[in-house]
Amino acid sequence: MLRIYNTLTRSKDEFKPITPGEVTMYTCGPTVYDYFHIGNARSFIMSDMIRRYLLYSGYKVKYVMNITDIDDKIIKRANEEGIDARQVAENYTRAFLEDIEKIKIKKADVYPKATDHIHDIISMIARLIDNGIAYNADGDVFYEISKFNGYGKLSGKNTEDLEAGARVEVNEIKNNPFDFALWKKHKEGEPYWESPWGNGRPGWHIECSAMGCKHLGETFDIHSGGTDLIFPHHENEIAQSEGATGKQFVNYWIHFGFLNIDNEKMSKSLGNFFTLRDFIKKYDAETLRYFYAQTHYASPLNFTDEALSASAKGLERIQNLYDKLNEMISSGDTGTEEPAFDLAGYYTSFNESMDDDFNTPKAVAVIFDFAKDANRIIHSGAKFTRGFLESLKEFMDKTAVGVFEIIKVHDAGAGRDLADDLIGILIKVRQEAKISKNYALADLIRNELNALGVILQDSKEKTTYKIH
RNA sequence: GGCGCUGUACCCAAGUGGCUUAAGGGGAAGGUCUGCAAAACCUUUAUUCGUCGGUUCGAAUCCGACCGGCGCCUCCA
Repeated sequence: MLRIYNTLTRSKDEFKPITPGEVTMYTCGPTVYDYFHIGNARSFIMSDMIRRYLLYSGYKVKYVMNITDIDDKIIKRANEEGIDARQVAENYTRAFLEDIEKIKIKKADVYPKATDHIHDIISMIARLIDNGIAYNADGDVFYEISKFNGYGKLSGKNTEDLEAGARVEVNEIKNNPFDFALWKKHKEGEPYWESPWGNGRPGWHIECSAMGCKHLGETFDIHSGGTDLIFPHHENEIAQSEGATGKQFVNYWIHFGFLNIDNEKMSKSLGNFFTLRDFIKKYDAETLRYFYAQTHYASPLNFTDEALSASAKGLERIQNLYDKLNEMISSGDTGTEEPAFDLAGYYTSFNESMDDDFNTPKAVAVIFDFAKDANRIIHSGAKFTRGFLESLKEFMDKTAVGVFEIIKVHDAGAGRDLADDLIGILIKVRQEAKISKNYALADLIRNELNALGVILQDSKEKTTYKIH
């Protein structure tokens, strides 16, 4: 039984999808005004792992990730660069899609863009006005929070608290300083669309409400995003959607903890701001995914070089086992042994860990326990049946690859190339050297290859290699 | 000021009342294997969970106080 910590109820709730066997899930994607950073990457990756686990569990998942392509920051960026806002959005949307592919995030079923949904946004605003909870103030349309009595239910805030700590600038045209913009009146130099209230553009929060309702229905199962979006963004999404439809908007709200760099908040002014593009020059996608999987999604996470290196090192153990299994299977190095191995137990532990609010650190630990157990058997020298080896590989394919995608799957059918043949010759020469006890030559070959990133590993029968 | 999170070994990090006299990874030390390495495996590395009290037959887990760290309340994943 899957249980999910739900921000809305502040408790771990049993997960019951609206339609049995199917899940509708929406996750806040980027505002495309810049390359995204490793903090954003955490949200995207953890959302991806949650989706993959739901798929692994047998659910049919409809996964929507929005792209906010019209917003103050995009306009600002466009003005800075002296180009069209549309162009800024297009450039960074393309970069975004490239980047998430690099970090092995499964493609969403839909990537709705705000600018493709202006019509839906306008309809929703019109509905809110009809319902008497939004007002047109001379071309700007605001949401009147006092008209929605559920306002604050997600973030646990109430209007009085907000006013007590008010740091929101007072805007004379609003009825209440906390009313927020649904539609912004056109200003010179900004993109605009026609609407019943005059030319303008959507406010920040409305596109998620409109697109979520459009693509997933007026009530859907899961909505995820960074913890900083709880207020005001998600609070406002609820107010808008429920104000318009009168139905519960989302059943389960999932929020991801923040990422710090060396214990400090990542910010451009501190100079500790890393885009994903910077990151993947130094580490690979699997390391990042594994690093994130090692901490529960809701906890704050401190990002340090030391921690990343430790993750890269630890991950090798899992990758080595996977490679070893592949090699044993493809080389036909099999026999008749069928050792006792509690594979079902590992599946159970893995499932139970993930069912407990997606406890990825615990699930990762299960994979390590499995690896230790499997390695112990594999290295015992016996010859195992192909079926047994394949069952071990299958476990890794389903968990480490299918759910986490933290190990690399090399093309099984990849042909040998010239480098492979040359390395093969060197290994043969080295083998001869070892037989004649010319260890100086044997070590020379190994060291030289090592310097090229080719790691030789001797075993009793043969020498294998991997290219780093 | 309001709301919320958090403090577990040298580092990262699960565990939130008895299954745990605290998982897993990194690091360190010793060992097996090896010509030597590498890989892999074995052993060791927190009688203790920020501090002090309390509740309980029993607490890292619940309660209180105190000392730290952090987030949101303003654009932010």
